[in-house]
Amino acid sequence: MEIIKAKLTQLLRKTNIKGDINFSVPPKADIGDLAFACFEEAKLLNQGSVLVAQNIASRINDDLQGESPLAKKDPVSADIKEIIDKCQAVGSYLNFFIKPGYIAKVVITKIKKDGKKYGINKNGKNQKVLLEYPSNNTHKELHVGHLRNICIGNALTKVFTANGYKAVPINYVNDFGAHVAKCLWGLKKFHSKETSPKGGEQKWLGDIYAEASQYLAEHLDSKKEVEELQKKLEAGDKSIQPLFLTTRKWSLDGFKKAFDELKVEHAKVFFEKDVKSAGQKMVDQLLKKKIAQVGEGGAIIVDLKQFNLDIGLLRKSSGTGLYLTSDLGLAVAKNKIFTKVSESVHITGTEQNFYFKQLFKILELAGYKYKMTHIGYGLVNRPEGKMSSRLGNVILYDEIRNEVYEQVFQETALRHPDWPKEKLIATAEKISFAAIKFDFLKHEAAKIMIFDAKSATSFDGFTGPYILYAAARINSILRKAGKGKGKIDYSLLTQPAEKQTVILLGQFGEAIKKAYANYNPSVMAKYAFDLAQQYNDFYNQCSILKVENEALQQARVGLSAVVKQTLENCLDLLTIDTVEEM
RNA sequence: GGCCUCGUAGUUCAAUGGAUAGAACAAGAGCCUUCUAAGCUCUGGACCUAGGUUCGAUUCCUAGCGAGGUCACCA
Repeated sequence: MEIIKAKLTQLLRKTNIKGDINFSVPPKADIGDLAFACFEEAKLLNQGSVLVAQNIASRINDDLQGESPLAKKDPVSADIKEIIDKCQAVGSYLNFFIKPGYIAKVVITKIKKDGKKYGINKNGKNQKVLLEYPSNNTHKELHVGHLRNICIGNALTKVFTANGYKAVPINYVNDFGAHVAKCLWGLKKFHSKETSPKGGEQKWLGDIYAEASQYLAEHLDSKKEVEELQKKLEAGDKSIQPLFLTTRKWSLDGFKKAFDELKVEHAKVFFEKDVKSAGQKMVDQLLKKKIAQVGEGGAIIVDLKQFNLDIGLLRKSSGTGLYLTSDLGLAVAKNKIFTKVSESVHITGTEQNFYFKQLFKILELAGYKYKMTHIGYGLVNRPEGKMSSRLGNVILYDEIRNEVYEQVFQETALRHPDWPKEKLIATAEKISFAAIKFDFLKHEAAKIMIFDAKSATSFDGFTGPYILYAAARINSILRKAGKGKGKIDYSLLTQPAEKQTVILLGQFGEAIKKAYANYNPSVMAKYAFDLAQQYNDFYNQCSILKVENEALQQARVGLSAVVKQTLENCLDLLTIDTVEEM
C-alpha cells in the first residue's frame, strides 16, 4: 500500500499541488480505492470552499488523464497506468481505482516475505516503555474489572512492541495497605477458630475482606483496632507477620494461575511491602524541600490547588501511609531497576483518573522527567445494573471463565462428536479465551461497558469465535490444497471480492499505527473482524479449490494463506490464539 | 456545589472537522447433492436540546437537560 501511495504522491506532485499529500479510503469501494481530498489545496489558495476544492479535483484529474501535455508526455503518468485503472474527480475528491492484479502481487508477496513480522514498524526506535497492570491487591479476589485491565494491558504491550518500542510489562501488587489490615483483622476477630478456608483460600480471604469492610462501615469504634493492626503490620511486628505472609501467599498463588492462563508475562513485580518505606522516606524529603507540608491533625499533604488538583494526602495523621505514599516509593524502585525509561503507562479504572493526575504532578515536582500516561478503563457493568461488592453482584474472573468455557465446550462437543476428549477440551479452552478477550477488547478502554455473558459467549457477529472460525476454514482449505509448485501468479486475482481482501490486507500496518497513536487496542479488534468478514465474503463468492484453472486456484490458496497469516498477526496483538479446527 | 468523563438504530458498539453517519445483535425474507451454515445475501431502523465557530460539525466552543466518576486520613 505504501508503494502505491508513494507513486501516486510522485504523480500528484507533477500537477502543481503545493500542500501535503495524504490519502484516505473512500467510504465505499465502488467509488474508488484511494482518495485524495482537495480541501487542503483549497485552503492554501485562501479560499477554503467546497466549490474551489471541486475545481481543483477536476483540474488535477484533467492534468493526469485529459488532453493536457502532462498527461500525454510525462513518463510518470505512463508508469502509473501499471498501478491505477482510472481516476475520477467526485466532488472535492480525486478517487483512484487501483489495478487489482498489481496490488494483489505487491501485497501478497510482501506478507509472504515478512510472515509473522508483517505489519510492524520501527517508529518507537526501541525506546523503553513500562506498562503497569493490573495492579491487583492481595487479600482480595480477581474480578471482571481486573480481567478488562489485563486484556487491555496485554494488548497494549503488544501494540507498543509492534510499533518498535521496547515494552516492559510490570506489576505492582498492593499487599500492604489498609485493605490487608482490614482482612487480617476480620480474620482474627470472626474466623480465628475455622481450620479450613471455605470455598478455596483466595475466595475465603475475599469474603472476609468484604465482611470486615461492611462491619467497619457500621461500627466506627472498631476502626482504631484496625489502625493498630496496620501499624504493627508496617512495623514488621512478629505477632502478625506469619499470618500476613501465609495469607499473602494464598493470594499470590491464585493470581499466578490466572496470569498464566491469560498469558500475562510480567518482567518484574513490585510489592507494596517492599516500597512503602522508601515512599515514607520520600515524603520526608518532600517535606524538607517544602514541596510537602504539615496539614490538619499532623497529616502530611501537598498543596496542588494552583494546578487545580486540590490537595494530595501523603501520610495519615497516624503516621501510616496511603496509596500515594507507596506510589512514590514505587517510582523510586522502578527507576533503580529500569534505566532510560521514556514512558511509564499505568492502567487502572477511570475512578482513579484524578488520583493519577495528582500522582504525576507530585512526581513531576519531585523531579521525574519521563512521560507518564494513565489509561483509565470504564467500569464493567452488568445488563441489570451497576456492579458493586456491597450488593453482592460482583462477577469474579473464575466465574466468567468457567461459564464461558462450559458453553463453548458443549457447543464444540455437539459439533464434533467424533473428537477425542483432549481435543475438545484444548479447542474449547482456546475458543473461550478468544471469546472473553475479544469481548473486552472490542470496546474503547475509557468507556463504561456492559458485560453480558450471553453476548460474550455468542459465536455470531463481532466476536472472537467468528474470527477463529474464518481462520479454521482457511486451515481446512490449506490442508486440502497441499503444497503448490512453482511460481504463483497473483495478478490473476482480479475479482472484486479478491481485490477488496487484498486492499484490506494492505491496510494492516496502518491499523497498527492507529492503535498505538490512540493507545487503543480496539482498533486491532475491529481490523481482525473486518478482515474475517471480508474473507468470508470472498469465500462465498469465489470457489477456491473447485475452480478449473489451476493457476487461479493456486493464487486463491495463496491469498487464503496470507489472510490467515495477517489474522494471526492481528490476533496475536490481542494475545488471542487461533485453533486449527472448530 | 467544584472538577473529569460520557449522551449515536429496539440493544451493544464504530466513525484524525469532510463523500449517502458504519457494524453487530435482535426482528422479517432468502441461500447447504458444492471448499466447515459458528457462514453468506436482502429488508426495515439512530447523531440529547438550543446557540456559536467553519466553505463544511456526530466530531470543536458555550449553555441547558440526562447518566456516571471524583473532591485529605478510602483503595
